[in-house]
Amino acid sequence: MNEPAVPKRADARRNQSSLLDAAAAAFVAFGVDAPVRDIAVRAGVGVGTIYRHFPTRGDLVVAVYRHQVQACAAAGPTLLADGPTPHAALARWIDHFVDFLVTKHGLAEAIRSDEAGFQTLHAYFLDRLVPVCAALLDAAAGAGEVKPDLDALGLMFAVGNLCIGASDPRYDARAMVHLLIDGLLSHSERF
Amino acid sequence: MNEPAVPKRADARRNQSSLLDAAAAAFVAFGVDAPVRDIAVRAGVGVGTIYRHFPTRGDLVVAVYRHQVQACAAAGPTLLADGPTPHAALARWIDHFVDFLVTKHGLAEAIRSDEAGFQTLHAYFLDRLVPVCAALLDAAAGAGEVKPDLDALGLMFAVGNLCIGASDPRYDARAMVHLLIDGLLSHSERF
DNA sequence: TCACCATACGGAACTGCGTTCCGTATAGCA
DNA sequence: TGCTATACGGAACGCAGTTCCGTATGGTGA
Repeated sequence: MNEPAVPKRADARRNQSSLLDAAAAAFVAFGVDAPVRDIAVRAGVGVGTIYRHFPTRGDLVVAVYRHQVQACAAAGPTLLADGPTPHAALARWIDHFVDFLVTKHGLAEAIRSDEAGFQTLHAYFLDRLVPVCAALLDAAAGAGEVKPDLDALGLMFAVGNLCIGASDPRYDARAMVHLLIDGLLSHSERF
Repeated sequence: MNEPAVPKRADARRNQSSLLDAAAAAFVAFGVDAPVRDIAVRAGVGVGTIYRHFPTRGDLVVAVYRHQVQACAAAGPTLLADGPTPHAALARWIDHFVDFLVTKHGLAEAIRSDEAGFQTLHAYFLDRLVPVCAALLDAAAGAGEVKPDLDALGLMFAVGNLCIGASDPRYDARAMVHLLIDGLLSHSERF
């Protein structure tokens, strides 16, 4: 965002970069719960260095996935403009989000965790994605496609929750999210 | 289930009972993640005694909630017999299940946790409740009310997931479960 | 009533993790 | 080249789950 008044030392910048790479690799291998020491070893730094650059686990996870979250947020308006209907756009956008979550082992769990270390992560996802979801939901409600008074925050929570445990072969998170999205349709409320 | 050939010693029986009471109280106060030492102190026993009676956390949680899970399982056939339609019975039964989960702080999280200590708990819930859910789902599908080929196991996973984080006032787990149940209705698939 | 021992107990000790702290190293600059 | 703000490494700490073993005792047969 904003350049620091005093630029960081070269070794600090190098280490931050190594840490992001190492963390990304560790997250793929062990999920976002990868032990801090493992990440430090992969990056060739001490654990203290991780905490200096990323005060909480959440900060590290946010840094690793920042680009993908931003891309997901950006996809919302695009889909709304291109989609045949707002509800279809919403469904596709949710699909994007679900794909993102289920391919990052443990991320869905981490987002919903109330452990102190993950609060930054939780807040970041909400800040970036809830407004996008709200816009899609508003458009769909305006078109009369979905029930009125649906809450974007709650829907994001719900979708995130449904992605928990997606690595279990007995559980099809995408299918369950589709059922939920079907449940948003306004005609369902007749029953 | 089956009486042990050699009956347990009186102090062992007393301690087991104290532990169940203490665990129940601790679960109410701190959720099912209540520290083992806290439970031991409440029960006036050493931690070793907990592990002798309940080899894993899951065993302890199952023991505490066994009656309520059985009651929930028993409610399925009753609701099906009494309900106006199978789908209505299913919805009510799911409501029972959701009420159970959201009033037990941390239980929904624990069920889905893949930590070793909770596998017994996970398996117990599945063994008891999936068949009940499957019966309700079959009845509803047979009546043409819901989409065919819905998976009871997946649905139970999904409902359990949706109950995670229910203590957050911004999140209405019951409402989200209702949306999901609406999404089961067969007419939704026209869209 | 007593002595024996299988059963059960208590809690110290061990493990593994996140997190903090501080003595040491060094990049950048004068 | 020397100085110092900045950054580093990893030992140490706190906490929770789990294991282990020396000690205590309930139940039983003499």
